Amino acid sequence: MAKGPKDQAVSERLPVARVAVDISLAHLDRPFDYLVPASLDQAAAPGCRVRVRFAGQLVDGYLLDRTQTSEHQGRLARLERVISPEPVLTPEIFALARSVADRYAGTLADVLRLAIPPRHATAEREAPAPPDAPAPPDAPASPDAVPSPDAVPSPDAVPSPDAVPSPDAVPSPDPAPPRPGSGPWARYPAGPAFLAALAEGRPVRAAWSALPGPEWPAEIAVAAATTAAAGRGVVIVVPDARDLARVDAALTAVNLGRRPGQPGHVCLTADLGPAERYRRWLTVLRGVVRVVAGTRAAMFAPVCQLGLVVLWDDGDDLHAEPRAPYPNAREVLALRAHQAQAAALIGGFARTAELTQLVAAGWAKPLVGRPEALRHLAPRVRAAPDEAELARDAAAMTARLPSLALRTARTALAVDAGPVLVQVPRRGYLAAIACGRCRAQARCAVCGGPLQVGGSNEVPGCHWCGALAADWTCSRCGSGRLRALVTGAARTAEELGRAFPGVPVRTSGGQHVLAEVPAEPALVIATPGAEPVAVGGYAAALLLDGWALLGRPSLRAGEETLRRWLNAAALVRPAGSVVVLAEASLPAVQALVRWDPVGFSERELAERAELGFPPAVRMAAVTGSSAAIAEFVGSAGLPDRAEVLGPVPAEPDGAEHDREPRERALIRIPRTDGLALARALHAAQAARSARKDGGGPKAVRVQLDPAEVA
DNA sequence: TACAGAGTAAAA
DNA sequence: TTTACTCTGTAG
Repeated sequence: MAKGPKDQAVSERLPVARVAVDISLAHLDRPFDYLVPASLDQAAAPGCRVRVRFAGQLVDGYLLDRTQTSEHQGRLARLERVISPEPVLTPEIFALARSVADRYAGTLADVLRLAIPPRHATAEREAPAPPDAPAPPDAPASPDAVPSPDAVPSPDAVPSPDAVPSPDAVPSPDPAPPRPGSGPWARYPAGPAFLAALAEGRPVRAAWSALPGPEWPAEIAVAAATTAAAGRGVVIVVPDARDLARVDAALTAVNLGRRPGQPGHVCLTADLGPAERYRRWLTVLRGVVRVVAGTRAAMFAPVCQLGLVVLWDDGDDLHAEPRAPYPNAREVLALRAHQAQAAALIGGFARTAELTQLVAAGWAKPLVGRPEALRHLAPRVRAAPDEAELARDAAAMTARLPSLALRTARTALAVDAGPVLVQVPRRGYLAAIACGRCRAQARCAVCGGPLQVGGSNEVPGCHWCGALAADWTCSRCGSGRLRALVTGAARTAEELGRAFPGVPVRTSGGQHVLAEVPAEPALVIATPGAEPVAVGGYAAALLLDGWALLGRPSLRAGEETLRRWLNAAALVRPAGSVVVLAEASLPAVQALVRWDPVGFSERELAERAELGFPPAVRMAAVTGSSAAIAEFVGSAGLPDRAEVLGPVPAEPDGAEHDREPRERALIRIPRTDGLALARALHAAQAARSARKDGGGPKAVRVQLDPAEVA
């Protein structure tokens, strides 16, 4: 009898392996049992990557658990091989990924693809071992970093960081572990108490309204250092690489009780390349490093004994994952903090309605600056209402840039001798065009989409369907003349430069983003999110994009506009000047003038509650062909309190315009029934995928908490 | 009407 | 890749 893997002996000890296969079909989103061949007994540890035969195919999967017996009635197949004994799926991350999948009506496989980077064999071989192996006597051991094959933790068990008695949790051996004082946190009434809670390992959760200025990375670093000094791990998530560089520098500056030759923290970004990315990720998994800072994907970093999660600027749309099941970093980190009993520090200069919702629900407490500190630090903001209209007009911009704005810039450059930040609309908004006579927005004759100029084309084209509008005439007044509705950044730079001859003009945005500008007088033209930091702060800022932002037909237009304004204004030095070109009576303008993001957000949330909009309610979007939506929604068995809105034609987003017309239905439900809704939608997906009408024209996309809802 | 062999769908 | 089930053509 030849012994192929087929009939080789099965492991005597815990012969059954529960495996999550890496297939993102809803009806296969559950564990499957396999037999462990005796030869793989050692390697087949919970959390490791395996390869199994599934429906004839060899597929990748994760070994969740080892058990004595199986519930499965039929015959069990065997593990084909263990790809690596590295236990990459920890119980904590498994539980988190499962919750995220459930929350977003997605599959575990999809979430794990976001959470666990692809393996890189060389990196795995070379990465440093956990600190307890070569045992420098003073190395803090991390008993939970590498589960021994004997300990078979149930993946369902909620990991409790304190369950593991850590023998050396007492002293950090270094003579002077950084004993951070309150430092910048002294500027917040609740700051010292917040740090004290971190030091004691209590799961405090703060909705943070950062004081304007450049201190926020240092504040994050102090919170991280305090947590690390208490022997717990930290996850810090920021929107982009520039913010990460700032946090990285601040973490380096606080020197997180590191031992010689070992970093106290590690940065995780998407652009590291597979090897480096996996190498750094492994140092986290193995407990070598306990403080992680990174962009979105770092929210899943397998930090040991998590004590604190930090999310900076939670309203930034970069925190929304564009891949299924479209989780948002705020929701994931909140969930994670909750499950791990870790503290949370979420916020920024602005305040999102979602975070205000978390405060209203009692989940988080506000952490705001002292009023006198705010008064001292906030810039003086003035609105230039009657001149807003002028900003629409490129010609007027040249000739008569609003006098208040010009005067402010002139004073800042000449008297204060500092740089002036000019925030202009992003490229996306730049190119909308209007009738040259009556100013009606120019629309496509074919599909009604907005026309735009730009790219290589001199001829305007449709933003939706791409049709060129060479012989356009205005449908309202019949004029054939077009004009730019918005002035682009380059154009603004040129024109402002002319208004201030001799003053250097720097631009930041698109491909060329500046991180920092020197303290000398200069005009710094930037699009929202690309504003450089100025050494010593800007002397003034001109916010020219207000009407373009506020005019968007979006539920979040006001909140998003205020967020971008605050982020720009926070870069201005204390008592510097800000001029915003917008109607002074608008709530967003008021909130900027008074630097009151919390009040604005509370009103915003109240309004949305009244209108039945998120986050006061939970929404799901179902997108697909008309027939597919009808079938899907009809058969989904939605919870009683679910309310279906639409479907209405979905705006074609770029590449999808040549397919069957797609529609979108929204499903609204009270927040308390959110999980039930997700469950029903997931079940409906399962029914569909089991019938195999998955990918084709009958496909529907389910998205919970869609970003744009109106 | 019964049954072999091909074809097809599942999914441990 | 394997298995179990369905379909279909042909013999009885």
